[in-house]
Amino acid sequence: MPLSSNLETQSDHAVGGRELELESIDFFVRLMSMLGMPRSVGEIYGLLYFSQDSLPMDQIASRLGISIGSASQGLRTLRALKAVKTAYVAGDRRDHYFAETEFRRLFSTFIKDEIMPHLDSAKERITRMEESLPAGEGEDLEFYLVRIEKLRRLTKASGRLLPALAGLLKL
Amino acid sequence: MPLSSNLETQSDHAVGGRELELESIDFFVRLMSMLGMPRSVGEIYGLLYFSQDSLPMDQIASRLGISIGSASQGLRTLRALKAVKTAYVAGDRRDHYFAETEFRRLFSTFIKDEIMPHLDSAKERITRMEESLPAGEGEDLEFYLVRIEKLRRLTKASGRLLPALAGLLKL
DNA sequence: TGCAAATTTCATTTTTTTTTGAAATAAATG
DNA sequence: CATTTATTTCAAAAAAAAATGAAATTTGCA
Repeated sequence: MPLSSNLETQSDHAVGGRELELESIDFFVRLMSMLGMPRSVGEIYGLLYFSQDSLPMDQIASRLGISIGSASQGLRTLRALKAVKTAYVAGDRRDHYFAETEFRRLFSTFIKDEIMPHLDSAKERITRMEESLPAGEGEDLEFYLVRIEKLRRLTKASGRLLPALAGLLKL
Repeated sequence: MPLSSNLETQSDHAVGGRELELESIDFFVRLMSMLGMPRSVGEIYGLLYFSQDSLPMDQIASRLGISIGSASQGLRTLRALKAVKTAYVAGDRRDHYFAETEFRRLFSTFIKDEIMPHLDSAKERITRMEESLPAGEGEDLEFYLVRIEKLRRLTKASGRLLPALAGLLKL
């Protein structure tokens, strides 16, 4: 049954309110873009979030009107974030995707993968700052030391707060 | 004394380690870009962060090698974030800028101005979702209601956590 | 194994964002 | 108040990010 067209897709199973779906896509496009994710990633997640059955990539692409290239990349991103999972569907060799809806886990992965690495390199950069302090100049030195210390405190605090944040998310 | 050139600028007062300055710019360009701010905004803040004396716009632009248009826009953004302030300098009609270094205040403004409005509109969108629930379909209804409720919890939790976050930042 | 379906990759195109630079505006000085 | 200096604004250019689509690769099936 390779005749899977848009039309068939739409009548496949409970098309649970196209309007709802559009609102969902809108919602997650904005949320994801706040997290610096491209539009397509938000679209895909938004579509899956209110989908009762899991969907194969080609259906995701055609329902959203995006290319399979975008769909592939978007799904890769979402998989990396653990924001989607795959389900096996009998008699279909395609991967079927569904949304992981536990936001707590989702944000925790995001923080670990997208934020913490930056924090680590920030620490290195601060160390380099201290090394490049203008030698001598005793008078001004204090000023620079204080500012550097502030940066160090900022990165320390962020490193502790951000991971804790996901835990606090009692959803 | 209108002869304010690059050269004069650099020898004006303690050029406290060009290297340090570059590291600082690098640091804040990355940090700001994580917050979705353009490069120029990070550059300006990074320059001011380790500057002992406040700087007029044209000097900021020429030191960074950016246009005065960029400098003007970047400073507007930073002013809106309360990340820079202006100081009067005797006998100079130009505004002189310096960095606000209390990150707690800075993030608090950022959250209030850049995040909370999105959260507000998210709430409206959730309400619209409920209104566009596919009527009837009792069986599936439960599914949609649960997902909508999750979104509501997410926005509620974010609305409480994010403002608290800046407060927790004991720097 | 060989084939066809599914997916990934990536050079190119499109779209979006940022920067520039010059004109318009505003502000201060003589 | 005319002029010079400083700043803002905004259309156009440049740069960056994302999407496309077709070729390459992978995968499962006969």
